[in-house]
Amino acid sequence: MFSKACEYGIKAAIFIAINSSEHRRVSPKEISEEIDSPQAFTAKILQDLVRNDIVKSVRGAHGGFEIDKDKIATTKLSQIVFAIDGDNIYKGCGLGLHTCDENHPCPVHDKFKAIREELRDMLENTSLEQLALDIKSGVSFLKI
Amino acid sequence: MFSKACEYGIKAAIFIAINSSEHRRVSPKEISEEIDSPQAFTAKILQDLVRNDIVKSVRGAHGGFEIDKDKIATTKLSQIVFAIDGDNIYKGCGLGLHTCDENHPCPVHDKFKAIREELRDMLENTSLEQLALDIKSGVSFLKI
DNA sequence: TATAAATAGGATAAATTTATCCGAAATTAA
DNA sequence: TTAATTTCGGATAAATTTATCCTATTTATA
Ligand code: FES
Ligand code: FES
Repeated sequence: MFSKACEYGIKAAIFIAINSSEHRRVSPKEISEEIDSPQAFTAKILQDLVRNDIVKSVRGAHGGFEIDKDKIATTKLSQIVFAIDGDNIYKGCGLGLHTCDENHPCPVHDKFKAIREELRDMLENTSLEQLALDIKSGVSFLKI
Repeated sequence: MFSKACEYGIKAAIFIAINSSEHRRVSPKEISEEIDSPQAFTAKILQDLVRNDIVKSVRGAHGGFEIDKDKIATTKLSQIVFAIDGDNIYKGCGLGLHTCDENHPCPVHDKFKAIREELRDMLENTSLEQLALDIKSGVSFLKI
């Protein structure tokens, strides 16, 4: 469904959000350990998220990654997925036709579109904050 | 969402179904032209479908691929997807945890699971026959 | 200002997916 | 039995995704 890069990106963002809410910056090393992902690859993905203004990085001693309090509340999963995987998952044809078009639909268009839109709704209505809260309270987990 | 192999496999199966319903066997060449896919790669995928007893192949002169009439009606999209992409799309964790487990859920488990199950329902309740009919009547298309 | 700590970024490698090529095996028909 | 046609299967290549490594750059602080 999502690429590995996207899975790591989502989990990393959640982990950063948790720590930022407690005023702690975190490093790629700590992040990759806590979300069980390859460190250098995760660092690349973090740079993507920085360029897309989803997380903030602070270079130099005592630096690390963080997310502003208000951004934790307003950032939606959809923004992370879009930054890393693009919009094919929201817009693309399920059977790979060049464009998904009502007027030239593939055989699964109607049924596929319905599911695709639910996925989009879900991603657009799920904030980092919600997800971070569940981790904090021990209801959900970032690895294993 | 689906792999290229799976997209080709689904479209190929639909095209074979259409032709079998008119008692015509088709070759990988004809199939790949009609669904706009690479021929040799499509041939490999057809072999997968043959091994999974989804399509039937007839070797030698006047051979080709076909699907029995009753199978056109009973074969569901889910069987094709499973044969080619496996069951990760139905069972796997959206964030890549080793197993999707109610008792050890990832942050998106509840929301993701709901969509995943709708996708599964859709695939399990969509037959080749339905899809082939829409192509025949010009309502949907296999390429471009 | 020097040093240490940290992210940024380029180059490269490994793994997987996608795609091509060619000969072997099977089947039909002349 | 031979020739023509067609799927089968192995080897290989190209493209993409995933992953690693090393150095440059930035920043805090002693
Ligand atoms: S045309 Fe294929 S999903 Fe819309
Ligand atoms: S644990 Fe992640 S989807 Fe179920």
